[in-house]
Amino acid sequence: MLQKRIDDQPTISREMVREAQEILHRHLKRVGLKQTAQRDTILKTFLETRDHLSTDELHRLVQKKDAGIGYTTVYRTLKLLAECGLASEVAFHDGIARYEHQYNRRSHHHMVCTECGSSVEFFSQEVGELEQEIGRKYHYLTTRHTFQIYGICEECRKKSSRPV
Amino acid sequence: MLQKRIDDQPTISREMVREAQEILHRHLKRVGLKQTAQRDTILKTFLETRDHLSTDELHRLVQKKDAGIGYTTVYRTLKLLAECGLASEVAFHDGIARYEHQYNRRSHHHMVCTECGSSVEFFSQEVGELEQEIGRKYHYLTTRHTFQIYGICEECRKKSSRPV
DNA sequence: GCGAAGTTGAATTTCATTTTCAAGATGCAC
DNA sequence: GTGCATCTTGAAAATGAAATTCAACTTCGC
Repeated sequence: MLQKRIDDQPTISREMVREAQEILHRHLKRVGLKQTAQRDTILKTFLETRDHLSTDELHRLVQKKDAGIGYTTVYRTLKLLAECGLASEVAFHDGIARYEHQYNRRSHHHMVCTECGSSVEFFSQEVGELEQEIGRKYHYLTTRHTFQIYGICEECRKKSSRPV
Repeated sequence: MLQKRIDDQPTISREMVREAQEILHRHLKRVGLKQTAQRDTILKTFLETRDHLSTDELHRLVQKKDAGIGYTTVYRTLKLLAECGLASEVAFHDGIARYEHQYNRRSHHHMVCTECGSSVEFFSQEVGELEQEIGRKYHYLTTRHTFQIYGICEECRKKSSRPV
């Protein structure tokens, strides 16, 4: 039988946070920047979610841990995390930049509901293969891709069929 | 032998412009709006390109035909065109909204060079099939998708291998 | 042609993002 | 541990694309 989990921490273990911090610290050193408590707090908070967070949303979460950390620092730290591969920007089409963690995650894609803004993630091996194939064909050195499907989720379809 | 083309008009025939205008006019009538010379000029100018135009770029082109047409009108007309399916928004990741025509075009995708911003279009049947498949799986009514590949084009790779 | 309703475009507002700057940390050299 | 150059921080300001406002103008159904 599996060992019972005794903590309620969401989605990520202490071990993983430590590893991610090491990645960040190595990156900071490499580009001549310094490690700070703020950056660590922001990284930790970021890792503890699985949502697609805007800077503003992450800032709100971070403030629960340390009310002194400003929006600007969260903004800048997200850029840093993106630089060292721990986060990546993901654009739904609503005019707000969002980030998600990339640490230990397979490449995945999103399906977004254009009514309520909710999203589900899905995996598709084929899409990665397509990236390679198309890149070869047009002589691009490909680095990444985005694939989003837009539609209306079951929930919202139910709502609109029995209007208030 | 093919008949020699005697005009220099790019990419689209008078016939197609007329058809597109009819689509727009029908849409305007349906939602209770009016047709104007400005809207027709903007549509025509838009159709005469095959690029991915920002509002600003299209505004510049429109001004060559009628210097009195303002940015705001171009902006609003692009939204109208998107509403009636003649244009669709396409977001490269540079913070600027772009539109491309959708009239008589198969669903297609983009590969964008992150160095110089140039892009190529490609077609892939499989991606459309994936949209259907994933939609069924998660009970979404899918409407559209975006698929972009980012990388570095051959041109830019050459440049960076022999730096100035 | 009349008049209600929509349109136009300059100017303004909005709002997420990005930059600035002065005060405060950090970390390497000693 | 101390000094000091350099980086960081966060409030505030700047930026810039997108969206809205408004008074003058146009369209279109009658």
